[in-house]
Amino acid sequence: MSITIKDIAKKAEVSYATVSRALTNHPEINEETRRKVLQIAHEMGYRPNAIAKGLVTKNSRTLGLIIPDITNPFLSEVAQGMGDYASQNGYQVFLCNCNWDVQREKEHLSKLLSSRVDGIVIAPVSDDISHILRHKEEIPIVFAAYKPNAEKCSFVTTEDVRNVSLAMEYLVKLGHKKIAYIGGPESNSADIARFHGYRSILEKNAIAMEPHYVIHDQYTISSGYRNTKQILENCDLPTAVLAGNDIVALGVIQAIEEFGLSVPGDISVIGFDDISYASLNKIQLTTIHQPKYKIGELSAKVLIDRIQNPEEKKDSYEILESKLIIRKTCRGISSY
Amino acid sequence: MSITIKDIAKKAEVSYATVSRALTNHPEINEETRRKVLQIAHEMGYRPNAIAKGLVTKNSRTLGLIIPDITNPFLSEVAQGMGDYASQNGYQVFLCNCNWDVQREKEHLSKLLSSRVDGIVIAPVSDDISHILRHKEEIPIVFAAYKPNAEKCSFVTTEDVRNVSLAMEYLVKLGHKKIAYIGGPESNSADIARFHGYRSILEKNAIAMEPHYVIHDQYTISSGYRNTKQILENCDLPTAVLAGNDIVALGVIQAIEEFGLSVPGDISVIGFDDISYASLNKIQLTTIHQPKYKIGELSAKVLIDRIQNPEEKKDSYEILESKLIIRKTCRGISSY
DNA sequence: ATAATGATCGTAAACGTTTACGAAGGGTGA
DNA sequence: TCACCCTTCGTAAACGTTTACGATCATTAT
Repeated sequence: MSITIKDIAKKAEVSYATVSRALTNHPEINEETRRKVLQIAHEMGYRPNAIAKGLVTKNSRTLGLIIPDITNPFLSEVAQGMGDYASQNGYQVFLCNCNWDVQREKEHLSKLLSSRVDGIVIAPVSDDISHILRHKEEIPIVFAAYKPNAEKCSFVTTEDVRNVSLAMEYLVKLGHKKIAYIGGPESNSADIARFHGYRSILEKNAIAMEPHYVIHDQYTISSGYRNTKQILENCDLPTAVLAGNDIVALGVIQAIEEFGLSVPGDISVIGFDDISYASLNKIQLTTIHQPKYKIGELSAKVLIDRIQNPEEKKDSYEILESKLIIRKTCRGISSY
Repeated sequence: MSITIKDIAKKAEVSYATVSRALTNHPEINEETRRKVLQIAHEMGYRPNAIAKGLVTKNSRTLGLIIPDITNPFLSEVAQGMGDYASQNGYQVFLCNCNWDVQREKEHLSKLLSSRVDGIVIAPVSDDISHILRHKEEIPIVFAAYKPNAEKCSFVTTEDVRNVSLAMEYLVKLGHKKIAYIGGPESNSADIARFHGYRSILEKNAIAMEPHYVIHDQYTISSGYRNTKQILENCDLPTAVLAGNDIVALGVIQAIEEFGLSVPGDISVIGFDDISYASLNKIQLTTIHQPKYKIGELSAKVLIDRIQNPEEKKDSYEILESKLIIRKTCRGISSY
C-alpha cells in the first residue's frame, strides 16, 4: 500500500540496505548518496513503518500510562506532565483510562505488554498490585502517586500519610474533634494511605474514631455530596470533614450548604490535591497542595532513565513535598 | 527474550503454523490439538507480539486521539467517551496531548501514522487543518468537536455558531447591548466559530461591535481573569461577557469580583460546555451545555465503523444538540 | 477396490525494517 | 608493485507473526 524502503531503493538505484542506512543516519554511507536517497524519500512521501522497525530493534519509543480516571484534574495534570516530558525526549505516550475498574486496568496492562511499549507508568486503581508486580521483570514499570510496599520498585509520589497529617494536625489545632472522613474507593491506594493517616492522627490525639463519620466511596463530586448528605441527615453533626480529594470536597460543601449550614461557619472542610478550581475566590478551599505536573514529569523521567540504562538500579524513586494551603473553608472552634 | 510461537511449537511438537492457528481461533485445526497448544501457551506465559502481528495483518486494533489540552474538562470528557467506546469494541486508544501547539499536533499526527494506528480522531488546535486533510486518503480520520469545511470528511460535533446564538440571543433578550467576548486562541476552530456567532448575532440585532470588547487568548482560567481585568481597567464597563468556555468564565467572574463588582449584579457572565464545576451552588454558571461524553463516544463509533467498512461512504457525520442552561450568572437589565 | 472428499497439519513466503558480514574499490605506505 | 586499510555498498538473515498452498491421511461414495 504505502511506500516502502524498497520503492525508494529502486528509484535511487541502490540496495535497500543503503536506503535504510541513509534514513537512520548510519555512518557507513557516503554523504552524497545519503542526500540523494533522502531527497527521493521525501519526494515520494515516504513514511517509516514504526511497526516493522520495532520488530527488529525491539523498542518502540512508546510509553504507556495507566490511570484510574482521566477526568480527574489531579490525574489529568499528571498525564500532562508525563506527556510533555516524554514528548521532549522523543517518546510518545499511550494514555489508558480505566474508570476505576481493576478489570480494565488489567486489560490495558496486558495490551500494553502485547504492544511492546518500552515502559509503563501506572497510578494503580487498587492497593492490590500483584497483577502489576508480576510483570516488573519483563518491562520497566514506575508507579505514580503511589508508594508500593514491595522490593525493587520505582515510584514517584508524595508521602500520603504525612500529607494527611498536615491536614489533620491543622484541624486538631483548630480545636476540631468531630472530624468526618469522606474518601475514595475503599481498596484504592490513595484512600488507604489517607485513611491510615486519618486514623493515626486521631489516635495520636486521643480522639475516638466515630464509625459513622467514615465513608469510602468514589472520587467524584456527587460522591462527596451524597455521602455528606447522608451524614448530616443521620448523625450527630461533625465540626469538620476531611475530604478524600478536592472534587469530593466540592461535593461536601455543596451538601452542607444545601442543608442550610455554612462552610466554615458550621462545618470546616479540607481537601486534597489543590486543583485549579480550589483557588477560585468563590471556592477558596483549604487543601493539601500536590505537585501534580511534577509527579507526571518525574515519573516519565525515572521511567526513561531506566529504559535507557537497564543495568542500573531498578528501584530509583522520588518522594516529593506537598504542603498545606490555608484558604477559607476551615475555622477554629472553641473547645468545650 | 520473551516466549514466541516457536517455543510453544517445539514443546507441543507441532509446527508453529499450527500454534498460530490455535491462538487465532482458526477453523482448520483439530479441537484437541488446539486445547493442547493453548494449555502449553498458557503454562509458558506466552504473550502475543502485537507488533509482529500488526506487520502482517496490517491493523493494530489501535486508535489515535489528538486533543489540544488534556487538562480541559471538556476535552477530557470527550477522551473518556472515546476510550470507553473503543475499549468496549476491542480497540485501544493512543491519547496525544498537544498543549495548543500546532507543531506538536503535527508531530503526534506523524508518529501516529508511523505507528500504523487503524484510525484517528482529532480535535484540531487550529482552524487550518490542511496538514491533517493531507492524510485523509491514507487513513480514516474523524474530527471531533469541529466541523471541517472540506468535502468527504467525517466529524461529530455540535453546531457552534448555533450554540453561540443560544447564548447571545438570551443575553440580548435580557437587554444586554454591551457584551464583551473573551474567547480562545485566535486561530482555534472553536473560537472562530463562536466568534463568528457572536458577531452575527450582534449584527442581527443592530448592535455595533466594540473592538475593545473582544479578546482572543487562551482557554484557561487565568486567561479569562487577565483579560477581563484588562477590560475592566481600561474600558467602558460591559454589562455582560460571553466567555469562550466555562473555565474562561470562571476566570472572568474571578476578575469581576476582585474588581469589586458582582456577578450578575453588575455584569452578567455566560459560559460554554457546562463542565461539572459549573453547576456547583457556589458557581451556578449559566452556560451552553454540550454533550461531551457523547461526542467522544460517537467519534469512536463513526471511526470504527469506517475502519470496519472501508468501502462505505467516507463522510459519515453526526451533529449533536446542545442547550442553554440558565443558572445564576446572568440577569436582565433595563434598557436605557 | 478405487476415486473423491474433507479434515488437519506442515512448508514456506510475506510483512518492512535493521544489521552482520563480506566484497569491491580506492588510497596509502614501504 | 604489493600489501594493507578504509570507505562504501550489497547480500542475506533476522525479528514474530499470518496465511496461501500443498501434502497426508482417513473417510466416504461409487
